[in-house]
Amino acid sequence: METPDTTTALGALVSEQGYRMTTPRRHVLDVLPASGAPLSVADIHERIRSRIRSRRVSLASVYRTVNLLLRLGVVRATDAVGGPQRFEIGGPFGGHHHHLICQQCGRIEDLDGCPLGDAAWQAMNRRVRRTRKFRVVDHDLRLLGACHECTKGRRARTTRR
Amino acid sequence: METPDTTTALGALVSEQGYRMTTPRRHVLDVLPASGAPLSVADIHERIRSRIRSRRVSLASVYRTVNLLLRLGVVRATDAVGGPQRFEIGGPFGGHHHHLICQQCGRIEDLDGCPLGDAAWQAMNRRVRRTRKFRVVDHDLRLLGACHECTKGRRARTTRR
DNA sequence: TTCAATGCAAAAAATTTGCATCCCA
DNA sequence: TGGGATGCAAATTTTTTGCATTGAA
Repeated sequence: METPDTTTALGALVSEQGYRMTTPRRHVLDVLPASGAPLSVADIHERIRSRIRSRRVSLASVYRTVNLLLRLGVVRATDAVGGPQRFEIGGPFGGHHHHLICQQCGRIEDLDGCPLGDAAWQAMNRRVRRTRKFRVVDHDLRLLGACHECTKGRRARTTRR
Repeated sequence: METPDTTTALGALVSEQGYRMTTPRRHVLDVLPASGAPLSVADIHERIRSRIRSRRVSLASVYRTVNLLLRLGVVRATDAVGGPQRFEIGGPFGGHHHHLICQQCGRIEDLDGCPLGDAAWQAMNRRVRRTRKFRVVDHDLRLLGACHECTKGRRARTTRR
């Protein structure tokens, strides 16, 4: 959850893998852990621009950085439910969490922790490995429903269409 | 799971909502329930073409049909992990299932049933509703890991990059 | 017969890539 | 200093839309 620490650790990881720590990469690693929800590449780019005066960071570099981080297993793509793909810090650096997705307005929020208990998780893992010849490494739970604003109040859709 | 029945029921639903049952719509409702994994619009279009001699179904119509079915709650988008968006029959018509996603090759397979027990599900639902002012309607679980072919054998990535 | 729905082509949105230049290690 | 990384612009890929025509009710 601590943003500065996470950023530092990720930066170290990128360096250790033999990649250079450049301006665009530093900013992506700065912006991504700070958000409480998955971000699109355009979101990341916008946030970087708003906190920089000096040099210009191109959209292409954000794409390239996100793809690099995907390859390194630092970032993962979460479901794009219309609109552009969204990304978040994943794996050991992400902090285990899941998503609340409002079916009305498309808003995505993080839900810390995991409603799937450890025992259930292990049992399921074993069962799947046995019956499907598939080794489960990680899981990702989406809770679909209606957010507070949409339940009463009526709220405009923020994504797509 | 029964494909013909599902297709018929969905066709009826589309008609009842006041929409016309046309050639492109019939074919999308025919192809989608028959697949054991979510399909991209291009996938659907390709499968339609391969089973038709007579008239031509345009890609645009497949997009329009999928969007209609999304609005009707018949279809839902899942698991765009790079590459185009993928769709499947959802809600009461889909049959409750989740997905196995191979992190090596990108393959997506259906996993019938739900490893999250009913009791756990209800408890989680209550907890989320209380602590987050969010009403959970549905859930979607992705199991990420390594498929059989990738574990041993080494297999090329089928999606993206 | 009527107007929703289609096919086609063009437009828009999202993402990737070629290449000359720049700058981190 | 050398080669990986960048910015820019052009190219691809994915999705949407305008419009004349078609066809389901």
